[in-house]
Amino acid sequence: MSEPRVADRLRRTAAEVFGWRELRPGQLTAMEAVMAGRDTLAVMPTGAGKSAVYQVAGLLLPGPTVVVSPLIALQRDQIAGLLGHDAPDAVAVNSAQPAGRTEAAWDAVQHGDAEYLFLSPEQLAKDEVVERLARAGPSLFVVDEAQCVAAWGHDFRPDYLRLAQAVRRAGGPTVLALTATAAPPVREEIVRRLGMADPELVVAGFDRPNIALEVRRFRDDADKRRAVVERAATESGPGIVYTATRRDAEEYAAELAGLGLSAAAYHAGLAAGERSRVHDAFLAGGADVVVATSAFGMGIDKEDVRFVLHASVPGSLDAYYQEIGRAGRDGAPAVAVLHYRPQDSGLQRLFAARAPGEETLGEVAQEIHEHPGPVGLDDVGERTNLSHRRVTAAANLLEQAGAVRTDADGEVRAVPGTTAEDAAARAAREAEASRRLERSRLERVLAYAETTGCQRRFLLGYFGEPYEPPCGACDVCAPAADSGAGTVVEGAGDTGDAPAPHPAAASFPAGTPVRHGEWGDGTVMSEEGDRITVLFDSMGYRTLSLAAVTRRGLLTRRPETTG
DNA sequence: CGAGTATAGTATATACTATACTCGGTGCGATATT
Repeated sequence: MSEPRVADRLRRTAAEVFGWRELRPGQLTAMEAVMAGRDTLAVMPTGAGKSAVYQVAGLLLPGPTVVVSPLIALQRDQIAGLLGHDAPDAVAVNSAQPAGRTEAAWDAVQHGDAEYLFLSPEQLAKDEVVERLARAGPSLFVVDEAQCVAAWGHDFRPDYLRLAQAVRRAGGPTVLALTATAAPPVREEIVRRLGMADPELVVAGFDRPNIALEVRRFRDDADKRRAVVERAATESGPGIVYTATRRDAEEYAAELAGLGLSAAAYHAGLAAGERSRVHDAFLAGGADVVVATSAFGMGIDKEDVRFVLHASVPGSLDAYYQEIGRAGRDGAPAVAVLHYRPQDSGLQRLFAARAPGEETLGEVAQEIHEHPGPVGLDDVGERTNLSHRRVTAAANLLEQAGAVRTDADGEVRAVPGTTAEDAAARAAREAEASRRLERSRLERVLAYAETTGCQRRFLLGYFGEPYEPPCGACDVCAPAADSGAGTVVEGAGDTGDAPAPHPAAASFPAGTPVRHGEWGDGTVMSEEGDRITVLFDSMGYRTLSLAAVTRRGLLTRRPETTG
C-alpha cells in the first residue's frame, strides 16, 4: 500500500495548516490515492469533509489545484472557507467578477501565489481558459458536486460532459471527483464521462438513521395540498418544502405565511437579492420554512433542519436522497415525508424528455461533416444559429455515437467513413436511450412511493447498500405505525427474517450481470420480495417478477465484464 | 403528462359544460440598457 510517510505528511498538514486534529478513514484513503497519482471518486455524505481531501492533498502536490464547481456562490463559499485557515491563496475565474480580478487570479496561479483555482465547467469550454490552465501545469483536477455530470450533462449544462477533454488538454492531471450522493450507475457514468483511469472508489455509508422516512399517498390534489400545509405548519422546524413548480412554491409559502409561520418561497425566478435574503435568513435561523423548487439546496450548510417535505415527486431517487439529506445533519431526529400522487409524475416525465431533437442533431452533424477539417463548437453555433447549449449537447451525442471526435485543441471533426445523416440517426438513438434511462429513474421513485417493504431498505438498496430491516423509522418499521403493521408484514417478511420464501431469489443477487432476450445486457440492482430490479444498459431500470423470470427463463447470467 | 386558463357553445341572459391552448426546473456566460 502507500508509505506511512505520506499518511503522516497528510495528517501533519491537516493539523498544522487547517487545524484538523484527526482525519476520517475515508478522507485519508482518498488523499493517499490522490497523492499516489490515482484518479479517485469519493462518495461521502455532507459533513464528512469532502473538501478537505483536495485542500490537504492539493497543498502537498507540486502544481496548482483546479476545482470545478457548479455554482459561483459555492466557489465563493469555498474560497471564504480557505481564507479562514493558514492555507495558501484561493482564487476564482468567472463572469461575476471584474476582468481585472480574473487577470490577477491567473497571474497568482501562474506564479504559484495561489494554490486553488475555482471555475465552472463553462469556463473550461473556452480555449483561452484551457490554454492558460495548461500553462499553469495543474497537478490535481477536482470535480466538486460530481453528480452534476450525470444529472445536468445531458441537456441542461452540457459542458459537464466535456470536462474529460479539458483534463486531457491541461496535461492530464490526477482527477478527483467528489459527491455526496450517487447510485452505482451514476458513479459509473461519472468515471466514464470524466475519463478517469482505473479509479480508486471511496464510498462512505449512505444510511442516515436519524431521518425518519414517510410516504403519504393521495388521489386528490386538494387533499394532498391540505396535508402538505398541515404538516409543514405542525412539524417543528426549521424545515424545507420542495415543490415541482415555482408557482407552487409561491402558493404554499403564501398559505403558510397566512397561518402565521415565517415562510418564504425560493426559486430561480426570484431576483438575486431576494434569493440571497431568503437563503441567509434560513441559515441564520430567521425563517421557519423555505418552500422551494430544486434550485434550493447546494450550499445549504445548516445543521438543524428538522423536516424535508416533498409536495410532489422528484425526478429520481438520486435527487430525492440529496434533498432529504439536508435534514438532520446534527444527528438529532428529523423527518422526510414524500407526498405522492401518481399524476404528479407527469411533469417529471416531461422533464425527462428534454434532449436535442433529430432536427438539431441533423443540423449540427451536417455542419461538422461538411466542414473541411476540425471546427470549433462556437463556429458551429454561429453557422447554425443554435445556442451554445444546444450545439454542445448535440455534439456530445454525436461524439457518443462515435461519429464525431474532439481533437487536441478542443475542435471537433467528423470521424472518417461516417455521413451526417447516419451520424444524426445514431445520435438520436443515443438520445432516446438516455431518455429511457431518465424515465426508468423516475419509475424507481414511484416504486419507492408504492413499496410495501421497509423504505430505508429500498432507498439504500438503490444506492447499492444492503440493509436488514427493521429500521425502526419508516412507515413499515416504525413502532408508531403499530396498528397498521399487520397490513405490511407480507412485504417486510419476504425480505427480512426466516428462511427465504423464494429460493429462486438466490439465483440473482444484487450485482449479478445478466442478459435478457429482448432488452440485452444489464446488472441486477436489488431484490424486493418476489421481484428483482435490473438496470439494463440500453433500457434503464426494469422490475421483473422472479417467478416469471424463473418460469420463462427470461434472464441468463453472463460473464462479469471488467473495466 | 396534467393543470389551469381562455374561448366557444348551449340553455336561457347568468351559469354551466366542452374543447383548444399554454405552460412547466436546474446556472452559467455574454449582451444590451440604465
